[in-house]
Amino acid sequence: MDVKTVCLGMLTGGEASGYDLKKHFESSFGHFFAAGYGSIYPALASLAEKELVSCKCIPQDGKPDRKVYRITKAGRDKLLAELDAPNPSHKVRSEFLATMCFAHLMTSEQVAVVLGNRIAEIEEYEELCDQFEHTCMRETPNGMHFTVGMVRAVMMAMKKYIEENGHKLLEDPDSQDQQDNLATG
Amino acid sequence: MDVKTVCLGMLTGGEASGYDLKKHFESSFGHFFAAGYGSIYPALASLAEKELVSCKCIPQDGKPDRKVYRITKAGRDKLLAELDAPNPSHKVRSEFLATMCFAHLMTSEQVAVVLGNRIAEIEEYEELCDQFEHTCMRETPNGMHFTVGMVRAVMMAMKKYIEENGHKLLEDPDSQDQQDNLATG
DNA sequence: ATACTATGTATCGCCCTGATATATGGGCAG
DNA sequence: CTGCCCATATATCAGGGCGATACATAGTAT
Repeated sequence: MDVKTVCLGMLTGGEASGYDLKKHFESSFGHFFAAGYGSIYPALASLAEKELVSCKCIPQDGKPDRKVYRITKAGRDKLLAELDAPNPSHKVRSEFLATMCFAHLMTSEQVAVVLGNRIAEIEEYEELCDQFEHTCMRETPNGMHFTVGMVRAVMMAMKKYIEENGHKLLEDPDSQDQQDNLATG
Repeated sequence: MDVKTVCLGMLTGGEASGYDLKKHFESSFGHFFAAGYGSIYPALASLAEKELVSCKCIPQDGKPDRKVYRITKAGRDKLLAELDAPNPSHKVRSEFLATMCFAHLMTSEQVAVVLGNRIAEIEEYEELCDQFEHTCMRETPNGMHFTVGMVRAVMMAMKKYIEENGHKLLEDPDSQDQQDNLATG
């Protein structure tokens, strides 16, 4: 399950160009499976070479050709085979959490800024999820709703945790040890 | 904030070899910032070249030299500069969620297996978090406790969401197939 | 005797990420 | 009306990370 496979999956919803797929990644998949042009175009080229997708070049006045891709029978079979994996991964790469591990090396102000920005970003995501659910309900398969809902639930848990526990990283570092012992004991 | 920086941060807790750091990544950082030998050894080599860490080669009988790294003053300064970033990223790459987006292309059985395995993996993580908190409380800075606690909170939210909403992906697929056939036919 | 696990360092190919290049037209501000 | 950014649209490149593999040894199961 790599960018190639996700592109293949997106193309089951109808033909699209690399540019279209990028917008699709931005509007929904981006929250849990990001991809930029540097991944998408090579992926489509590779899929086309293996004849898992077909490509139609549509000339445009001025602009470069629009290359519209459509999934083939072989592509659909390949996709179904990829979806058969029993234990797909779920990975987090968080500079935020890595940073918080070293909060004791930072000033309280620095930590407060980082926590505040994280909450602000979560609230932005939240709005994006709302937008998505309001605008895309009609044709979207319900797996997508499940997925967006989960992303939202996880975001909310993160926000709540920061609001309830963030202060533990902001106290006077000299007295932290004792307070930590009191709080947890 | 890359693997290099995290290695630097780990070395503020005392000198260590690449092998030691790998174990550290596995026991705690791995849940939100994974790294394998393919990242760690080049990172340490690069840090040593820039004199952000010093390296002591300890010969061993039979085995290859043990290379023990220690952070330098320049390394500590570099780390503090890196920690100053106001908005560190938090990224998810989830083959699991990507797969669930295409649940309508899978059998109910396949979906059930994937959901079950995800819950099992979450429960394993949970135990690892417990272990970590019981064995490493003494010398671990409280930023680490905050971090592990957040990972646990997020995991629990995910588990709860699957338990409450997973059934929506397991209903009779016949009602959805029609849409799919129309879209792809 | 075979195979697995642990210690320990290291590399290689593949993939992904972010930045950048190219080309053009529309809208907006100075 | 000129400069500038934005949207459309494709594509490449350097740098970095990921997983697998290799080398080397020794203890411990099967």
